[in-house]
Amino acid sequence: MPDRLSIFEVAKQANCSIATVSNVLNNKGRVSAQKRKDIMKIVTAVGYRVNSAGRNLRMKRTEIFGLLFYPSCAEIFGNPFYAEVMGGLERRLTQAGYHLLLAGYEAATSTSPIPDFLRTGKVDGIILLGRFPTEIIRSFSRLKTPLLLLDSNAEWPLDSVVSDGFSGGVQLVRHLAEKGHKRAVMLAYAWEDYNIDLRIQGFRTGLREFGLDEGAHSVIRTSLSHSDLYRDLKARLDGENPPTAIVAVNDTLAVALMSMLQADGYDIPGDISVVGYDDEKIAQTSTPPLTTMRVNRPELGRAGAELILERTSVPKSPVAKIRLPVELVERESVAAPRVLAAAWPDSRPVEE
Amino acid sequence: MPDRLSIFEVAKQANCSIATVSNVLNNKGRVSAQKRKDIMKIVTAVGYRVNSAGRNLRMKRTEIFGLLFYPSCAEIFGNPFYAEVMGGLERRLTQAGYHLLLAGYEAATSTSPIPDFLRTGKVDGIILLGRFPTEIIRSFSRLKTPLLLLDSNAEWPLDSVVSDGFSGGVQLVRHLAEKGHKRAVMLAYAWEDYNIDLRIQGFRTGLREFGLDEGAHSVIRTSLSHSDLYRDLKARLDGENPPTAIVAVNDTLAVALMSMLQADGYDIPGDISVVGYDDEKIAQTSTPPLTTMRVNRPELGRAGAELILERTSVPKSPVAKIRLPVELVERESVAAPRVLAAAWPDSRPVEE
DNA sequence: TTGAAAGCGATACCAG
DNA sequence: CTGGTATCGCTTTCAA
Repeated sequence: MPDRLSIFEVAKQANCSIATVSNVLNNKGRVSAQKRKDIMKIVTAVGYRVNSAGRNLRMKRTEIFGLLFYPSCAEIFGNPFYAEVMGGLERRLTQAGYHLLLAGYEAATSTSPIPDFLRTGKVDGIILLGRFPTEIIRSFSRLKTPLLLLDSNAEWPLDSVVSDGFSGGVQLVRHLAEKGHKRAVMLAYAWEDYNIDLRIQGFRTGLREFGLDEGAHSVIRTSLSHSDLYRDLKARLDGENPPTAIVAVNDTLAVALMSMLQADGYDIPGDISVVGYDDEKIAQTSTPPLTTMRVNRPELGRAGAELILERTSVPKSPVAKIRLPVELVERESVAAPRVLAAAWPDSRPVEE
Repeated sequence: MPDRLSIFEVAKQANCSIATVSNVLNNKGRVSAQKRKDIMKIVTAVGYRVNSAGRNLRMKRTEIFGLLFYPSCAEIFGNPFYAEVMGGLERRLTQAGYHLLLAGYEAATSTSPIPDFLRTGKVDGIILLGRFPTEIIRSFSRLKTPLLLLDSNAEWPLDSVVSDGFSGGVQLVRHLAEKGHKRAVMLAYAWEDYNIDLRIQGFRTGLREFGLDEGAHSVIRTSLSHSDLYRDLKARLDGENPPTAIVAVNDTLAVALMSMLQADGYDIPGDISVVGYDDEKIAQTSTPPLTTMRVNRPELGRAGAELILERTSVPKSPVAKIRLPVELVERESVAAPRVLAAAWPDSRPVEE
C-alpha cells in the first residue's frame, strides 16, 4: 500500500473542502451540479481512489467478507462444484463493491474457534462454504456478525442457501416411475450430511408418492467405500425382487457403480437403470452418459451473496433459508425395466 | 464489524497509557516486565484484539495480499494443481499474519486494468496465480506494488516461482534413454505457455544429451485437440523409424493418448512407452499407471509466500526467480522398447 | 450549498 | 521506562 494522494489533494485542486469531495464521491445529494462536475473531473484527472483504510476506520466497515472452508482451502478447491458456486458468489459481491477474504478454517483459527480475521475486524461477515462440524457452526451461531451457510449445514436457524435435495430425490423417483420402474434402490455414503439426508428423504417420499416398493432396504448407506457399497448392492441384485433402477447420491458414485456393474456383465440401461446427482462433468462422458439432477451452481453463489448483503444492511431481518430448485437432466442411463418390457410387451415404455 | 473494545479500554483497566499497551502488544522492548505482564493479563481477560482498520490506517499496511486468477476464480478452482499450491501459500502467509483477498481478474477490474482492491489500498501486494495475457502482466509490471508471479509467466523480470520444466523435460528423456529408447516424440498443445516451452526445450536438450534421434519432427505441437494430436502422432507411428516412446506435456493428454493407442491395438508399455507430466491424480488410476514428473505443489505456494513477504519487507531487494525441482515418478507405462529387446536380446533392459 | 472540525483506533515520536 | 499527543484518510454532524 504505497503512498497515494488523499482526499485533501483533490479538495485543494478543486478549491473546496474535503467534505464536499466526500459528498460527491459518495453521491450524497447536497452538492451543486457544477461543483460535482468540477470535482469529478479532477478526480478522474488525478486518478484518485478513496483509501480503504481511512474509510474502514471511519465507517466501521471493510466491505470484505471472510470465505471459510473446512478444513482447508486445498480440500475444497479442486472441487468443480464449489468453483462454480464461487463464480456466482464473486460476481454478485464484486458488483456490490465487496470482496472475499479467503481462509481454510484451520489456518484462520490458530487460537480461538473464531477466525482471527473476524476478531480483528478485517471482515464484515463470514460465509461458510460447504459442510462444517456441528461444534464449529455452534460457535459461529453465537456471533452477532453476519453469517451465511452456503451449501452447508442448513438445519441451523441461520441464513443459508442449499439446493433442494428433497425435491431432487422426489423428481428422480418420478422419472423412474414414468419409465415404468417399480423397484429402486438408493445408494449413499455413510456420512452425516444434511443435503444427502434431504435427497434420501425425497427419494423415500417419491417411492411412496409414485407407488414404488418401499422395502426396508430401499436405501443402502452402509459404507464410505465404493466397493463396499457395490457389494451390498450386488447382494440386493442377486436376492429376491431385485431393483430395476439405482439412484446414486452423486455422479461419482453412480459412475463407479456403473463400471462395476458393467464389469459384472450388466448392461446399462438394458439390464438396470442408473441415475446420479449433481450433474458433474463426468456425467456427460461416462458410458452411458448419466441421467442426473442438475444444481444451478452459480445461482447458489449469487443467492448467497444476496443474502449476506441483505443481512449486512439489515442485521435484524428474519433468518432467510433458501432452497434452490434442481433440474432433471435426461441422458442415456435410464430405460424401461426389462422385466416390465417382457411382462407387458405393449406397455407404454416399450411402444417408444 | 461490530463495535469491539479499543485499546483505550485496555489502557484504562491497566492504569496506563495507550502507548504502553501498544508497545506491549507489538513487543517493543521498552516496557518493564511487570507492566507487560499486567497488561497482557488484562488483554487476555477482556479478549482484546487490535482493530485492523486503525492499524492499517496508521501503518499504511493491510497485511492482505490480493490473489488474482485469470480470467475468473471459477476457471482456476476445480484445478487440483492450484488447490495444492494454494494450500502451501495459505499456510505460510497465515503464519506470517497475512491473509488473501480473492478475485478473478475480470471481476476485479471493471474499470482500469489494475484491480480496484489494489487502487483503494485494500492489499499490500498481488499474487498472480497461473498464466495471464502478456498485456496484463505488462500493466502490473509497471506498478511499484509487490508482485508475485506464481506458476505463471516467468519470462518477466519480476519475482516468480515456477517448477523447473526444463529439468523435467531432460529427466524424462534420461529415463527413456536408460530404458533403452532411441526415438521419442513429445506432444504438447499448440498453446503459448512458458512452462510448456521449458518442458519442450528440456526434452530437446535431453534428446541431444542422451543421444536420441533429434529429427525435425520430434515435437508435435500442432493442435489444441487430443484427437488432432493423436492423428499426427499416428502418422509418425505409421511412418519410417517410428518413435518407441511418447512424452505427453501433461498427464491428461498422456492418458487420452494411451486410450486412443489402446483402442488402435497398441499395448502400453509393450508396444510403446508413454510418460506424462504433473503427476495428476489420474496418473495413478490410469491403465497402465503413468510414469510422470511430480511437482511439489505445496512447496510452490510456500516459496511464493516467502518471496512476496520478502519483497514486502525489503522492496528494493533484487528480483528473485525461483525454479523448483521436479521429481520422476516411475509407474508402469514405460518399458524397454520392443525393437531393442528383439535386436539385442541380452541387452540390459531385457535381463531384468 | 458549503466548510470547519470531531473522531474512528492505532502507532510512534519525543519529552519527561 | 512511561505517557501525551500528532497523525494516518475518511465520513459526518453542525453551523454558516
